[in-house]
Order: sequence, then structure tokens, then C-alpha cells
Amino acid sequence: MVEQVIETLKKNQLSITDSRKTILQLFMQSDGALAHMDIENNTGEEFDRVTIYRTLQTFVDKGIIHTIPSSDNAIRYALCKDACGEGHHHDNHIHFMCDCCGTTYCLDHVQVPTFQLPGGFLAARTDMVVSGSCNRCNQ
Amino acid sequence: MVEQVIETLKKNQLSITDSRKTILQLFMQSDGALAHMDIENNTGEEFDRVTIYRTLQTFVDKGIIHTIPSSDNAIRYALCKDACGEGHHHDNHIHFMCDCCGTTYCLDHVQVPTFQLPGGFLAARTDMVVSGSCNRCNQ
DNA sequence: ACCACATTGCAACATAGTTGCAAAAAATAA
DNA sequence: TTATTTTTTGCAACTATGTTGCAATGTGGT
Repeated sequence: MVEQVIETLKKNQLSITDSRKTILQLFMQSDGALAHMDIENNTGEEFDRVTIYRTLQTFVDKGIIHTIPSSDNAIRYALCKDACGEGHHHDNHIHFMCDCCGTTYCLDHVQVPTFQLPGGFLAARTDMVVSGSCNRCNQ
Repeated sequence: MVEQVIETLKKNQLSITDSRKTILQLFMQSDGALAHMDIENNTGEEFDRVTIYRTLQTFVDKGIIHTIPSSDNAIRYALCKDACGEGHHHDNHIHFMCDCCGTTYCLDHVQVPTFQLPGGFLAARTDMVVSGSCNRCNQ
């Protein structure tokens, strides 16, 4: 796990620091998406709030994680698949937010369906966020 | 226009106040969605920030407007079509945010396509937000 | 015009996110 | 290994967004 973290950082030409190692490992251990708060809670007083914001921004820029918009005004982040890199994201899957347990899932196997925009409109990015109750809460 | 505003408020059993009249009229005059800031800017010092928040919340509750999530962490609001009412929204259209001019459109004629969730997942609400450049900016 | 109730404005608070800058830690060179 | 350069971090301060309680004001109904 730790080797994989360091390898990912090196592959993206990022210097190896405690905050980057810890935060990236958090993402790799977690199955759902993480909000800034989740990270702050999971790392205790270890890192400054600002450091976490900047680390997340760096990871987004490098294509290591991607953002998930939400209606509750807290951006969530999740690991990208291999296709993403610096300057180009390809996270073309649906995101699911559970109203019950709060977990945000990347439904990697559910592609965003194609659609037709009106004339003159050009799409650069599509965010599809479904909310409801997840498979664990529906048991 | 003013008659329509008052009629809508009455139809939803809301008392007719200055802030509700002004804010609802703003929505009817505008073709795009409005964020809290847009409303504050367009009404000057007329209303308190809190009043605007509460008015927007009231309108959402009554099914007069609906929310549009965004990745820039500022919820936008737009008028609902007739099908919406208290406790049930039916704004099943795609939203488009222009990266160039910042306008948010309700693409009323573009339905959110159907999709298949993995077993155990139940959808309650689907938000589909496309960003890119709009027909005016692409001229 | 009066009364009951809903709405507003104010103050204070809570959360989310940004910026500048000096100190500390990595990476690189010697 | 040490010295130097570059990057990253932590702190302080600030902006934006959103919420809550409460007294004062405005609205609707009689």
C-alpha cells in the first residue's frame, strides 16, 4: 500500500511529503469519496486545513483524484482510474450519494449515457450525480 | 408580470411581501438560473441576506424554484415548470453551465436519459449538469 | 381598526475555501 | 554528507456561503 502511494506520487512528479502520503493512502483505503471534512477527521490535528486543501487541489491538477459536485455544498473527491492525467480527466461515470448513510460512490461500471445538446452548445464536462439509498442501506 | 408574480404566490398560499414579489419577479425576468449572489446584486441593499436565503428556501419548498448543484460550491436556483408542487419536484432536465459567460441554463427539452443502477441501489433524484460553452459564446 | 400569525432584520455563529508570507522540509548539487 | 535550491507547509487573516434565535415589523382575516 505504502509502496503504491509513493509510486503514484513519483509517477506524477510530486515530492514525497507526509501530507501527500497520508491523504493519498486515505483515498486508497476508502471505497467511497471523501470530503475535506472526512480527511480532516481522519488525520486528526496532523495537518493544517490549508495543507489539506492544497494537497487535494494538487491531486486534482495531476489527475490523481476528481471532484464530485453535490447539492450540500461540500465538494467530494475520489480516486481517478488510470486514464486520467495532468490536464485531462476522463471520469465518465455516474456518482451515487446515499441519503441514508452519506457515502458517495463512484459507479465505475455505469457510464454516463449519451445525450443531444441543443444547437450551439458544446459540452466540456458532464457531472451526473444520483442520490437515493445504496445497496448497504437497502438490505 | 407583477400580476403573474402575485398569482403564483397566492396559488402557493404564501403571503405577499416585498422580498417575495421582487425575488420571484427576478426569476421570471431572467432566462438563466440565479445564485444567491445574483439576487443580492440585483436587489441592492433592499433585503437582508438572511431574508433572501429564507425566501429561496420557501420557494424551493413550495415547488416554485429548484436547485442546481455545481462544482463551484454556489447553489443556483431556477423556476420550475408547472408539474412541480409542494413536496414533489419533477425537474428532470439537463442543466448547462457556461464556462465562458457563467450563465446556467435549464435545458427543458433535453430529458435526463435513463440508466441502469447496480443491484440494490435506489435512485431518488438525479442531477445532470453539463458544462462547456453556450450558444451565445460559440457565435 | 384590531388581532393573531407570519415574515423580516439583526447579531452572532458555523462551515467552506483562498491568499500572502515566513519557516520548515524535500530534492538536487557539490 | 553537507550545502544549496526549490517546494511545501503552517499561520494569520480574509472572503464567501449558509444557519439559528429572537425581537420588531408587516400581512391577512375579522
